[in-house]
Amino acid sequence: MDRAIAHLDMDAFYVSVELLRRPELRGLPVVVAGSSARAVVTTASYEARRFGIFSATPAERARRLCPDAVFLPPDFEAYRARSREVMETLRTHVDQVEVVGLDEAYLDLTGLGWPKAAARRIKGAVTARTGLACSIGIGPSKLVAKVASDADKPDGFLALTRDEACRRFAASPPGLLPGIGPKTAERLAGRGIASLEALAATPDERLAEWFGPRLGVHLVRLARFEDERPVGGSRVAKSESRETTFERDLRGLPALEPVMEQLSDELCRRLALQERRGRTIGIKVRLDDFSIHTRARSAPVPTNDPDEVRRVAVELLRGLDPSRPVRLLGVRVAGLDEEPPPPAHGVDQLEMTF
DNA sequence: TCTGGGGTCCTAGGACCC
DNA sequence: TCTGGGGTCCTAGGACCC
Repeated sequence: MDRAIAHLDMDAFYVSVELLRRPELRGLPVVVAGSSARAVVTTASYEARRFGIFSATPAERARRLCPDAVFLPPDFEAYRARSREVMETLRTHVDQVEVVGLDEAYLDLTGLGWPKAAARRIKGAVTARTGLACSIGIGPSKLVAKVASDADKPDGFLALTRDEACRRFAASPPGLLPGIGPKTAERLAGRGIASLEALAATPDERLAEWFGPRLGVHLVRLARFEDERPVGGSRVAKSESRETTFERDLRGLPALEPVMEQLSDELCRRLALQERRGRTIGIKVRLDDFSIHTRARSAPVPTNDPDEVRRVAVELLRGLDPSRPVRLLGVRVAGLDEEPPPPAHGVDQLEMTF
């Protein structure tokens, strides 16, 4: 039996949360972005998008594109609070909810009898509870559901079979699909593959030749909207990190080391709050040419001790000793030990062991 | 004035073990 | 001397997602 999967995506989520408390801004170009020189836009209202402002547009560029736009600083506490309301609402309607970030979730509606009617009810319930609009896509897989929700927003509702998805997006560029980013899209274009139709029709062997056996086969399956991934439950983070981009590039270890120590302290504070520890301590350095360099070291015993993390992070940084100006510094603790939060459901626990 | 921050997964090569 | 074959763990880089 075919599955019935829904993907719910909140419309312009951060901006929409801001508009709840600033209703007078409704209908105006509104942008949520940090204020630093190198900040980027996190969310733009649909009015602002008409000026060419989207997520990840540099904030300075956004100001030039639309000087009259209202710029608001991000308030993640508020977004997290609203997100919790959204996800609670979903869970009152559906057992199997996979949360993806603050503003997205997959729902497994298989076996509900009338999945579309259920999805309609859920959409209404989310808006009634939060005052926020969302878009829902429905399909036999996460892939179809996701693409459908993207295709019909804002305030969208679109159900597609796999065949319908293939036909509807036949002429769309491969980059439409989640999992095909700019690099892969460019490589495909270089081979003359500019549409999903063309990609779906490319023999497996050819793609395996170009992209390797795994990625090659994966790409064709995506283009045919074939996807068996289950709707997962709640996920526990495997690593945690803290990073910062400087207003102006920094040069030399004496300037960098204190920053690394502070980032380590902040990271350890967060880990300690969750009672989590990790075995692998890593650093990340982005240079002025945008190249990224990482170093990592694993220890036998997991830690979240600030002295230990600072010591290792600074040692790794000294080993790197970047000669070019540094744009970003980051520290990471990975290989986190098991379960911080109180045990959720028995089912989740069982899944974790696989 | 280009290009944030927090994550995940994959690959490839080397070390090491049996 | 001309040299296996797995399996696992680790590191570094890269692509991608929200």
